Amino acid sequence: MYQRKIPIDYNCGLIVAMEVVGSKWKFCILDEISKGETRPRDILNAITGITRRVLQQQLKELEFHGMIGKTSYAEVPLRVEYHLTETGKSLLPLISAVDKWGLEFAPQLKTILETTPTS
Amino acid sequence: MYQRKIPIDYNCGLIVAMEVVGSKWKFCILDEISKGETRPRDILNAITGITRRVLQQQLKELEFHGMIGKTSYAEVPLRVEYHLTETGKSLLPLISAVDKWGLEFAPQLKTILETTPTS
DNA sequence: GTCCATAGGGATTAATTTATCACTAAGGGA
DNA sequence: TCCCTTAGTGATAAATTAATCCCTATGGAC
Repeated sequence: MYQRKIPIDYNCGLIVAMEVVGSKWKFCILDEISKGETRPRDILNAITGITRRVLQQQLKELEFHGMIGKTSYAEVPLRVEYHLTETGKSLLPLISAVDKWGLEFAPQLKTILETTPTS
Repeated sequence: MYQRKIPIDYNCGLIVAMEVVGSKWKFCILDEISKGETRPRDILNAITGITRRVLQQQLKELEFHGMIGKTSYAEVPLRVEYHLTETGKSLLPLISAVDKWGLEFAPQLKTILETTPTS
């Protein structure tokens, strides 16, 4: 996972939340799982840009933090399915709110970034 | 600011939002400004752990992204005040929701991290 | 002149997160 | 046997974010 060198301030909800969900892909991953993409392969195909390795890592962390659960089937090819835990489900309203905000802000951000040559 | 090498996917609201707000301190900073801490010095004192340099950088980025505005007064010592823009204000509901979630999850996270020796 | 406080920035390094590439394992099919 | 799929991991490099340290500027107080 990575051994933190700087401790977490448990009294700041914002920091705690960031610890669990503040990475490039986790919101997307949880979103896809909630939409029914339960197998790693499917999630991988659903999210453009993510790599297999990173997906694997993030799934592991999400499981470690108790956001998702995992079921393995002794089939061939191997089948594994992930599902949201109750805690994970409690994130869904947040995720959709963030997504909505981001979509509304996207054109504005695009303008800002494009009209600024080298920042 | 930093010249991105990997482009942003403007069609994913989650990624767009993360670009603007997904850093260790930005939520905290916006939160403090909304609570009335308008001067950098005050924000610095209000947030435990942040350094002056990083606060300066984050304020700059938030301003660049249009989340906050800035007013300088020709006084001595120098006085500068930041305020939320309309776009910035539209983030407040999100921030309080994330904060609330984080606070509820904090004890659970603490348990997880403490009962796992070296992950 | 020296020190205070405030705000801002440059240069550099440390910390952290993502990406690349190359493995392993299991069993089916050509 | 060789290749296919799926899932998972180790080692390492690259990208990105945050932290450290030091410098500038302003004008008042001592």
